[in-house]
Parts: sequence; structure tokens; C-alpha cells
Amino acid sequence: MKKKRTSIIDIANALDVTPSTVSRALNGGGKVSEKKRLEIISLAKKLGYRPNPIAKSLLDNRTHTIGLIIPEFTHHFYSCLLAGIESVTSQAGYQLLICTSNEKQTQEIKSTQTLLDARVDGILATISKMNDKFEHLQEVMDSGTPLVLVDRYTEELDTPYVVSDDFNGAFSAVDHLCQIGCKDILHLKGPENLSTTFNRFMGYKEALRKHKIELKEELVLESGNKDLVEKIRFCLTNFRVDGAFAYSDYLAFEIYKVASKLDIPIPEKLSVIGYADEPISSFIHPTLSTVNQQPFEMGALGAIYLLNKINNPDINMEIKSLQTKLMIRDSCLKPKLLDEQEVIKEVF
Amino acid sequence: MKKKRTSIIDIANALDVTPSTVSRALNGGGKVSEKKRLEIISLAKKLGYRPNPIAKSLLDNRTHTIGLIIPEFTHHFYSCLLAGIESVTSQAGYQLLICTSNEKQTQEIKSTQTLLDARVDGILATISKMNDKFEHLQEVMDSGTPLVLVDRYTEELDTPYVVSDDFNGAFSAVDHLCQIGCKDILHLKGPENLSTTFNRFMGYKEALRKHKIELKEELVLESGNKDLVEKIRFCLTNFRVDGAFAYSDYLAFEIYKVASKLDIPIPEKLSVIGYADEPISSFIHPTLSTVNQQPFEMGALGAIYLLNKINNPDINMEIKSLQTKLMIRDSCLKPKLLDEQEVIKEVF
DNA sequence: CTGTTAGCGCATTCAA
DNA sequence: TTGAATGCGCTAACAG
Repeated sequence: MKKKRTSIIDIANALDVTPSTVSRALNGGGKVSEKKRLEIISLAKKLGYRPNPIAKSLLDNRTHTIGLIIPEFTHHFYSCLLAGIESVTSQAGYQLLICTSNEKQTQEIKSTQTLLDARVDGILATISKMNDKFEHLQEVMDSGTPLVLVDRYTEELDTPYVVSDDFNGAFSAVDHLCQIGCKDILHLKGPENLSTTFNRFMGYKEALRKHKIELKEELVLESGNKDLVEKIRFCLTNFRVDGAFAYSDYLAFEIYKVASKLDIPIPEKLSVIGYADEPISSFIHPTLSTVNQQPFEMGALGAIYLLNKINNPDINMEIKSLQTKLMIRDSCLKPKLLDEQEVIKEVF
Repeated sequence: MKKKRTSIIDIANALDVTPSTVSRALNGGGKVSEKKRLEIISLAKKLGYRPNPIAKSLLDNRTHTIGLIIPEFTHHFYSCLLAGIESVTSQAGYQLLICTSNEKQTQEIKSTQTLLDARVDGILATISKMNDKFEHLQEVMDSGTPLVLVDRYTEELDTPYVVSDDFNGAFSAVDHLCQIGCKDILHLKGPENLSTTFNRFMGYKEALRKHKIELKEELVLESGNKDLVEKIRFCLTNFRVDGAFAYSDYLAFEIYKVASKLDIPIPEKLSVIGYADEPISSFIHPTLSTVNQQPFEMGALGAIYLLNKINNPDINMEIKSLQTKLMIRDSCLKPKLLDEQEVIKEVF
């Protein structure tokens, strides 16, 4: 059974003053005689008094709690996101209430309800993949609860967001492949209909254009279908592919597998870059070059935006496309003419 | 600005009844004329009424919130643990308030304070590595807030816990190595002073004993010191090591590296088993056999214990040493005489 | 069946 | 400087 905690009333009774006086003494605000103030404070400490935030919340309609909706816990990306968020909110004295959507809209809707019911001061959300309607989030905004989107966003919601700069992330990767001399660069696209898939593909194209390399459609593969491995094998066998850029690290690993079977050495004959900087990338052989999206920073910045909006509702819409970091590892040929220093710096 | 939510008083005024009546109608408990009941319910729905849990909490001193303290977010193990916990608590209608300790005692102490202040109904904690004092957790228990320990525990705290069965986990791994014919089995120990290190070592020894294999001290390596790689190399070179069991998957990878340099093929000449079933294990080549600790189940069970204790404070002390799952992958020789079915079953 | 009263813990009026 | 009163939203005990 939970023990009753000492309240300001207990202190008031013990000292023969009113709760008001105790409240004033403890909050420093009002005028209390120094003597009483000290008495009260010392007794409070002795009794282990801790203000009841529930009562406070009821009074001023703020909970100092922010709600978080993420698709899932078990991807490294979200763990980092979470860590970034937590680092900011805990610092600011806010609690974190966490819900998952499992990438399902129904659960996401439930989660927003839960958080709204809990009277959180604001909500940080990564909208789930399969979202077509955003009424539940619009409802959050209409209720006056600040909302900030992280990692994924939609133009249908007029609210701050922090995402990753997929275009430039992809661009920097393919640009690097070009710089080390790749001419025929395979691209494995991501899931259809995702803005990230589109933007990374755009980055790929733009880098080719910069280096005056013609885009060859046969070198761009959709990763959705089952015969992906077969298609990769076909490409590696029939075209003189010397570079590859994949939508994700996992897709890059598929390339590894095929290349291994075909006895194509990486990076000697084929330089590969993935995306997301999964921890696995540094363990696989050869270590995989990839694009780091800075999930921790993304979470932290999202949390900062949210706190800003909570504390100043009229604040200008803040949006940010976070810079990515190109992580060059052993899966790429070392640059020939390029200033090595530059690359090395990027790694750290 | 957060909009004022409709309260039971708003409904009462609109319908010219008292808040009590509305409360009764909405909660179904009391006696309300059917007519009024329907009126009230319909208006409540129309106004989007949602009860304010803050007020309820103030009243009955329960928040329907449980606090969680974990060392960190970014290890896959904790992500799974978290997912397991969340699956149970959300199901049961509880919110999750999350704090991290970063493996530091000072932060862990702060976290307990935060959670106690927030009046959570119970706390689920993975105590941080560097804990020597447990007063803060004892204080939690003294306050009457149910506490359940997960993954790590201490005998100093008389409270329920869920951990992993390290002894049998290690035993099953080494037992398997013996069954596939290994005679000289290297063991890489974990960090000193950790019960897990001790228990896994015990499991290793017991398995050897079962198979009447003499324990050779030179085949047991402390992993703390820097020249671990050198020591592994020495072992692999000078003794005819044909099996290896490591405290963690990461340590197993160290064995991979050395074996690769020495041109010792895995699993043909050396079978390796790690511990923890990191996702990386399935991606590395060859895929690494390992021991799965079922972190999701661990979290889920911990949450169940906690909810039990919250709802029935007098419940018997519940403790559980969770069974591990041996994951046999390509890093082990296929069994010769052993009934293959059995092994395959273990994998799934 | 329904209204009145009281109180959960606290801060903020307004009086004194 | 201090006390009394009020209310945040809700439920429960008691009256009617």
C-alpha cells in the first residue's frame, strides 16, 4: 500500500500556521517572516516533503509531461532518436510518456487519444508508414497541444518538424562514389511511396548529373519485389558495375552477398555505400560505408522545438532538414586524386 | 494555448443537473434515471468529453503510470526489453514514464526521485552496473511503491525480479559444442564482478564436467585487458582449440577476426558461440551461433509482476530466471550423430 | 433517483 | 506578514 506522503497541510498543522503560509515559504514567492520561513523549510526537509505535481497540474493545467509516439522501439534508429529526445526533456525537467504505433494507423490514433487524455503538454510524433489520414494529429493541434513531427512529415500538417536531408545525404554518397572513379553505379531504391525513397533517388540522379554520368535505367532497381537478388546478380554480371548505392544498409548487405557469390571483391571491383549507419555496418566485412542521419540530434532538436512551442505557442513555425554525415569505411576504394584529409575528417 | 477541455461540470450545467449526477451516469455505478443517463451520455459524446485523469489521480492516489529506469536506450537488448514492457503496460491501460541512468548511480538516484515525485504506481528498474548502495531503491520500497527488478538484481533488495538464466544459457551453449565433438573449448569471460560473468563461466565448467572434459585454465581468458586479441591468437595458435564460447557476441567477433587472420576456417576447424543474440549475429559471416536471452519476454514478465504487485501488494514475492534459447547458426559444425530434429527445433 | 457536501494537494486571490 | 476562501475536476458519502 502506498504510504501517504507528507503534504503542506501536515507541515502547516505541525507548525500551527496555514497551508498558504507553508506554500509561500516553500515557493519563495510571497512574504513570509524569515523565522517562519526557515522553520517551515527545515521541517519540510525533515519530513521529506515533496510537492505533489498532480495537484499542481490540476491547478494550472500543465503536466510537465510530453508525449512521444514512435513506430517501434527495436530499430537502432529509434533508440537513438529516443535517447536524443530524452536527453533534452529530462534536462528541461519534463517527463516522457511513450507510446508506440507499430506502424499502424489505428494504434497511432489510439496513442494520440491516450496522450491527449493524459493532458501532456506537447506531443512528439514520428508518423507511421501507413498513414493516409491525419485527422487525429490535426485534432491534437486543434486542441491546442503543441505537436512536432520527427523523421517523417507530411505537408498536410501545418506544424514544426525535423527530418533528415535525404537528398543531400544520397547526393554526398553518390558524389563520393563518382569521385573515387565509379562510372556505373547501381542504385537500390527503397519502398514505394515514401518521400525518403524519392529524395534519395533524386540525390543519386543529381550526383550523376554533376559528374556528367548518364543515368542508366537498368542500374536502378526497385527493392520491393522478391527477385531482387536475381536482379542484382544480373546487373553485376552483365554490366560493368563498379559502384553501388543502396537505400538502406540492409539492402547494401544484399549486394555484399551477391558480390561474394560472384567473386567480385569489395571494394577492389565494387564500391558500396548504404544508408542509415546501422551498428552492423561497422562489423560486417568489409565495413560498410554509409550515410549517418544523426538520429540522436534529430530527436534532441525535435524536443527543443517542442519545448519552444510549449513555452511560446506563438513561435514561428520551426522546421529543419538535418545534415547527414557520410561515413566512409572499407567498402569504398580509397580516393586517388582527392585530398585524403577531407575524407578522413568526414569520418570523424 | 491549450484549450479548456469540457468537464463534467459543463455537461451538468448544460443539462441542468449536478456534476454528481453526470459522474454517476458516466461511470455507470450509481442509480440514474435511464432518460437522464442517455441524455448525459449523448451530450458527453457530442462535446467530446474525456475524463481528466489528473483529477482522478488526486482523488484516489493512483496515476495508472509506471516508471521505468534503464541504463540506456541504444542497446538492442534494452530496446527489446522496453518493447516487452510496453506491450504489457499499454494493454493494461498503464502509461510508461521512462528514465535512464546511463549506468551511473547518481543519475539512477535522481530518476527514482523523479518517478517517486511523479507518484507512479510502481517502478521497473534495471539497476546500473556501478551500483554499490541501494538505499534509493530501498526508499522506493519503503514508500510503498512496488518495485520489480529486471535483467539485473541484487540480494540486498527483497523485491520481485526477472533475470536471465545465465548458468543454463552458458551450459546449453558449451554442451552443444561438446556434442558436436569439440574437445578444447576456449572461453572468453565477461567483465569482472558481474554475476553474469560468474554464472556463464559456471555453466561453461559444468558442461565440460558433464562431458568429462578437463578444464584447462589456459583456455579461459579474461576479456578486460587490452591484449585480448594477442591472447586469443596465442591460444588458437598453440593449443588445438576447436570450439569457443564467448561472454558476448562482440567478444565472439574478436575470435572471428583472429581466426580469419590465422586462416582458421569457421566452423570447419573452429565452432564459435556468442551470447545475447545481437542482430549483428545473423548478418556476420558466417552467421554466429549465440544464446538468446529473450529480452522481450523478460520485459513483459517484469511488467506483469509489477502490475500484480500494484494490484495486490500482499502478493508473494515473484522471481523468475528466464530460460534462454540456443540459436545455432553457421558458426558451428553440424551435429554428426545427434538427432538433427532436436537442434532445428531449438533454433525456432 | 438526485442534490449537497466534502476533500484529494496546492497556489492564488482577497482580507485582515 | 498571515489567514481565509476559492477552485482546478472529480467521486463518494450522506441526505433528501
